Amino acid sequence: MNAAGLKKGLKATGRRVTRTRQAVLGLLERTPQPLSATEIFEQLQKENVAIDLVTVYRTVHVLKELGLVAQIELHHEGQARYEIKEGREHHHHIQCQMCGAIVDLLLCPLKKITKLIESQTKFVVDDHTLEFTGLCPRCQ
Amino acid sequence: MNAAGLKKGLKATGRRVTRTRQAVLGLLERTPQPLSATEIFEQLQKENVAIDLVTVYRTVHVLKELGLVAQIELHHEGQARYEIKEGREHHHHIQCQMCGAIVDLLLCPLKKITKLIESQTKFVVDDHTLEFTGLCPRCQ
DNA sequence: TCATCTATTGCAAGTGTATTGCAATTATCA
DNA sequence: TGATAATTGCAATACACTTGCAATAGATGA
Ligand SMILES: [Mn+2]
Ligand SMILES: [Mn+2]
Ligand SMILES: [Zn+2]
Ligand SMILES: [Zn+2]
Repeated sequence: MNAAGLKKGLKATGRRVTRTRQAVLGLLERTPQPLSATEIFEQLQKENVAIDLVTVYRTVHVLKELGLVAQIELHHEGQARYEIKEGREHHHHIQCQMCGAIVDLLLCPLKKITKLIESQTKFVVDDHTLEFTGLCPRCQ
Repeated sequence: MNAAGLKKGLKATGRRVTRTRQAVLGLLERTPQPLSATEIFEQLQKENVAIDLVTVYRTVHVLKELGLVAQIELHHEGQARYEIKEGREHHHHIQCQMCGAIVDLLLCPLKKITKLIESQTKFVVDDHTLEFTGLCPRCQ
């Protein structure tokens, strides 16, 4: 686990290194797909880590602030998901409408387009979301 | 108002042409930016059109099914928005993080990329979301 | 035009995700 | 180890959206 990064980030912001923060970060690190708060809660329960769902929400919030975790909002899911940023490039996702499978897309085609949008709209672009839905090979 | 399209679509699916459906469609047609269910509700109240918020939700659902209205999910807004499809190309949006202003982007750069994603992932892509956030000229 | 049928509506209640208040707990450090 | 303050769990709350059901109102045809 990236315990060093966690500890450093927490210390730097006057926060404490706790079992639950380590447990949530550890779970996200060993899970390849992005997890919702409820899924984090349920998985940790299975692993006999005592944690409240409220604490999961507060923990992912902190991990996001420290830049260790990214929050993902998939099309029509009605819940946020979280995944580790450490060692992974900025990327997007495709989700199967049938089975819900989520696959990473290892490209982001938007860098050039962002410049174009800035010149067209006079906005300063800060962020973007780009998510696809479709049918995975098994569900076609 | 596209009363003809509405009537035709409703008849074709065994539904009825009602005051509220006409009122919601009419409001969306004369509003340039996408509206949330609550905004539709509040605006119609102002115009002395009696309608319940529940009915707004049910109505936008029907208008979506008829293909007359598009549902938009902006980054971190926590609510859906609706806009007329009639006479408008498929497009995306940019929203100002400060004042909430929403501006249409009159391009969709994803047609070629979709092919690439399909060949990379073996998914059949059905849909995508692409939304930007930033600061509008007034809020910079 | 009117009666009948049934889709639609309004109201109340319910869902699901996420947030907040507060007292109890626990990490940190002298 | 004890003092301090951050963190946690629990209960309550917020908010978008949905559902059940009886009342209302379009559509149809006599
Ligand atoms: Mn990912
Ligand atoms: Mn638009
Ligand atoms: Zn990107
Ligand atoms: Zn597009």
